[in-house]
Order: sequence, then C-alpha cells, then structure tokens
Amino acid sequence: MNIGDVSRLSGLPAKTIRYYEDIGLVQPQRSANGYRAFRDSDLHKLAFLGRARALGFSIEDCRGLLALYEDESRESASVKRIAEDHLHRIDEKIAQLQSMRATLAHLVSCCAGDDRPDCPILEDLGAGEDHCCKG
Amino acid sequence: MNIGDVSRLSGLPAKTIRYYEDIGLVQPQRSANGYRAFRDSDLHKLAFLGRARALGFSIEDCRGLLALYEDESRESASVKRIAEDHLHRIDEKIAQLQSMRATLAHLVSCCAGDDRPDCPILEDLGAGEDHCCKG
DNA sequence: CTTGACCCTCCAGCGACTGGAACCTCTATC
DNA sequence: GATAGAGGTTCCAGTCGCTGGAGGGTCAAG
Repeated sequence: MNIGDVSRLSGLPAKTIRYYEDIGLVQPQRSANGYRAFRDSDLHKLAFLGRARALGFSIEDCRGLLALYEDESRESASVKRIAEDHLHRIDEKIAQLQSMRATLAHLVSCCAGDDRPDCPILEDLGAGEDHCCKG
Repeated sequence: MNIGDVSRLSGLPAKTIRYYEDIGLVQPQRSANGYRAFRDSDLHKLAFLGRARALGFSIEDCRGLLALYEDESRESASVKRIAEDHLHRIDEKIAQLQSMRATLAHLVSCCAGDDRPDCPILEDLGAGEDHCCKG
C-alpha cells in the first residue's frame, strides 16, 4: 500500500503519517521507487494511533500504549495507569475551562452589547474586580 | 519600574513581558542603561493582558480587547462579540473533552488493572470496537 | 574589588502537526 | 514518444505562546 491508501483507510493525513514515521511510531518499508510500502500491520498501527490520539493521548502516551499493545506479556495495570493519568489531566482541563466559562459567561451576560462604550467586560479585565450588574 | 518590579506586580514572568513587547502589546520606554522603563500605564496594560489570558483569550483577541479598552469611542458590542466567540470556542472544547472523558472513563472502568495482559483499553484502540464489560 | 542580583539580546525548543517549494514517478491518453 | 495529471519524495518554515539557556552588561552593597 502507498501512503495515499493508508491515509484513506486510517483517516490520517499523509503528512501526519510521514511525521509518525519521522518520530519512529511506524517503520514502513520502501519500494524500489522510493515510495513507502505499508503492510497491513502498519495500517493497523496507524489506526490504533488515530484512535488513541482522538482520545487525547499525547504522542508519548501513544508510543507507550503501542509498545504495550505489541507486548504479549504486558500487565493491564500498565495500560490502566496511562489511561487514568490521562483521565485526570482531562478532568483538570475540563475544570479549568469550566471556571473560565463561568467567569466569561457572567461578564458577557452583563454587557449591553450596544453602541455605547461602557463595558463590564473591559472594566473587569482592567481592574480585576467585578463591575457587573451583580457585583 | 524595571521589568522585575512589573513582573512581581503583574504576576507575569519577565520572559513573557519581553515577549509581549516583541509582538507589540506593550511599548515600554528605555532608561539610559538600556533597561526597559515601565510606566504605570504599561503595568496596567500588562495586568489587563494577564487577566485576559487567564480567561483563555488568544493573544490576537487580547490585542483587540486592549485596543478597545484604549478606545474611548468603542461600542460595547465589539467587546461582547469577541467574548461570545471565545465563549463558544470554550464550549466546544469542553464538549470535546467531555466526550473523550466519557469514552476513556468507560474503558478504564472495564480494565482489571492487574498483572494479566488482557486489556479492554488496548482492544478498543486496536479494533475500534467496544470490547468492554457492557459491549 | 568582588559578589550577587538584576538586566540585556539572541537563538533554540516545546507539541503535533501543517503548508509549501521543488522535484521524481507512474499511468493514461493522444 | 510527448504530455498531463495524480500520485509520491525531501526539506524547510510556520503555527501558538511562551520558556530555557548562553553569553554578556549594570548596579548596589560589603
């Protein structure tokens, strides 16, 4: 298979696949003409990577997961540890975004959004205090 | 004020303040010795930027907000538009993270996490199907 | 005079790609 | 055999918002 086929089948852009080869996640062989020659196992790995990335795992996490995937003598505890760590990081990110969201939504709701210059959003950013309707 | 004072007062690292000067967000003057000489208004701007960044606004958003902040004849609608756009982007990010979180939490809960190799997390990543307890 | 804290500039790197230039290869058609 | 177009290749630069470090200058205290 050429890179275009693998790209279509895995859903990953060709650029990304070349990048994954660069950083050693896959090692496709080469045809006589210099084209990358992907085996089924390469496609399988790339699809694995695509799904892991879609779950937000970092490339380094993916490298670890892939190694465990290939390792018949792995302990599922190792996999679970990586996944749980990632879950915690996701939770932290969600909490942080929700906190931003709350502040921002409050400010937005207080802003008239008309042609006058008075704006509680800017007042808050400028002073670090709540100048809103309720503040 | 030297950069260290402004850094302490604004909470921004000195490196970040230099970077903000680089990209034209602040224009501190210079002392005879070449040190940056910050006025109160510069400090004020930097504090504004720090708070806007803490709410997740991009640097370009911050540039726009700062310009509006300085513009006495602004319309609050312009500010509100930027804030609302940002709010929507935050909402999208939260939704995406929550979707990841749900999948991941399910997989984690199905993984024994012991010394055996069987692992629904890897099976899912490998096959793109649900191999969990309930799947 | 030396120490240490502060300041300066410039360059490189992070993560995970993405875009583009400049070029090569294959297949189909005329 | 020429040509067009769709594929492939490499390499370099850019994204975003900093951050680290090298290698140096400045200033106040002891």
